[in-house]
Amino acid sequence: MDWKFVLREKGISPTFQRLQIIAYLEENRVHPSVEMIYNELKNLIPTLSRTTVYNTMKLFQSSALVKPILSENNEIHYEFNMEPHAHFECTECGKIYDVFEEFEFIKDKIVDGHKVTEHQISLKGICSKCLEEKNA
Amino acid sequence: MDWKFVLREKGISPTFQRLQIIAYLEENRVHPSVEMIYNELKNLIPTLSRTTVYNTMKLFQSSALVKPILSENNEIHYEFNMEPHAHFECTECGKIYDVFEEFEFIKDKIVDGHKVTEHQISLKGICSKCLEEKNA
DNA sequence: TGACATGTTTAGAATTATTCTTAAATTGTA
DNA sequence: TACAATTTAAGAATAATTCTAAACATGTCA
Repeated sequence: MDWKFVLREKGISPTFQRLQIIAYLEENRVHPSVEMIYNELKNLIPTLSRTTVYNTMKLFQSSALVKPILSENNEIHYEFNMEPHAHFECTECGKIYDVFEEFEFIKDKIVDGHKVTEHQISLKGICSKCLEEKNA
Repeated sequence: MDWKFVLREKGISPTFQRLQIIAYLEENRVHPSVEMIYNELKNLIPTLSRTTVYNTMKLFQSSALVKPILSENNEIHYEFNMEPHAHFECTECGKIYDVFEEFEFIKDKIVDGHKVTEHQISLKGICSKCLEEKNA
């Protein structure tokens, strides 16, 4: 994937740090927190500062490259966002899965007089793995 | 509403502070942050401490009396939530509205092998007020 | 290319948010 | 009312986030 091009398209200058962060997000769809991103990448970029990660995530968020989501214990994690899709968070193990199944989407609808331009669906429950373990 | 009874039902002892907080949440559906709740109620309960608000919200959250939601600037706000319903956050004025219109709900469905027990839908766009102002 | 202007990163300080701690107060129960 | 258990309060401690200013990098244009 040509992240340089993607960032330029969004008017974001493609610095080394930003490129590493976006590549990390794309390759590891684990919905990391700022701290997780910082810890993973400081091996690769020893001078990396937390501030840069904060700034970058804010920048990416305002360009809709990422979306913040709340984890079970109210921590902010980021997903690398492309398609409109839902999340499934397991109440047993805490893992957050992407769900690509399409639901009744409502983009551009008018709801209670408000014009919808974005939407997000969050699901919670027990994931397939934990279900298996319970039944074992 | 008999909040004493509601709290007792959930196994939460109905202290003065908790009753005031739940009453505040129910009367003012503004999706407040901890800070907002603290500031609103310290007039009523001059000795109120932030810790109590934090503890209470955590307690209410684990009893599903409230749900945390992320505001536009990634702050944690709480909604007094009972019914499954959606949110609409205006990207112009930042207000968060409740939307009670029913969508295709998926409770207890199996999605990608995961068993869904809770769900939440978040909408964003331009609210009716801001739409009016734009057209004016 | 070289020098400038602009934008970005860094590191640590500052601030803000959240949790922890412990003593005092409150609550439920008998 | 008295007792045990729970809850609250206040501030200290910690964690998360933002701010600041200096150094660095990048793109532009002569």
